Amino acid sequence: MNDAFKALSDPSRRKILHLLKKQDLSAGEIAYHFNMTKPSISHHLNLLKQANLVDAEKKGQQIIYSLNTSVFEDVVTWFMDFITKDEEGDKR
Amino acid sequence: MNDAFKALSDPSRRKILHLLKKQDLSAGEIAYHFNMTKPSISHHLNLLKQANLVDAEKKGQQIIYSLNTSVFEDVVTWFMDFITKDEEGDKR
DNA sequence: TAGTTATTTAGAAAATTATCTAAATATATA
DNA sequence: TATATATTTAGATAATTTTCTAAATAACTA
Repeated sequence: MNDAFKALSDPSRRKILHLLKKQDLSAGEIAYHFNMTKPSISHHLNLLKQANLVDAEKKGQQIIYSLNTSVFEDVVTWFMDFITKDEEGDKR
Repeated sequence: MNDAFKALSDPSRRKILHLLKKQDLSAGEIAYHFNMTKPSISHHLNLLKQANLVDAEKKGQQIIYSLNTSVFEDVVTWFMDFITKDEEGDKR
């Protein structure tokens, strides 16, 4: 899960996730939303992919990126652990 | 919230949060759990404090650190946004 | 097949972050 | 007041991350 935290620490990558929440997008369509070169975006997409926060599927000439929410669920569980109060008798 | 994501991206800082979940601790007690100098730990504590993930209170010679869960809640909300399915008629 | 489009890979430069040692500050105590 | 303890600040170095340009790969299209 360290990869996920690392991946989430960058604002551009979080913006990519927000874009993908609305709809699946090709690498080029994602890059269009940023003031950054395509190789830089490609690098960010790669980190998101390695963290299992997005999936990539080749479709003809394009690569379509989509959200993968499974790791999001793991991370939420991690956070809930902090918010949740310990019950009496649940000392560890 | 960017500070929080940045702060959470480091494993040592996440370990500090875990220690503080169990009980409040002084800077020295926290440092004791790491193979790292006290100034380095102090730096990490400072980032956590700036992100409002921990609170610090001076008590005599020591500084006692404790969890501040308010930002955790914000971050969980952020994540829930990705996991939660859009309802029909909730198009945005 | 040659040219065009979409995307990635390679390698370097710039920016940021983590860590260290040494010194400073603040509090407690003999 | 002098000394010891707890922690931070300052400043330097090392490591990591972000971003770029140039080149490579892969898939379409005339």
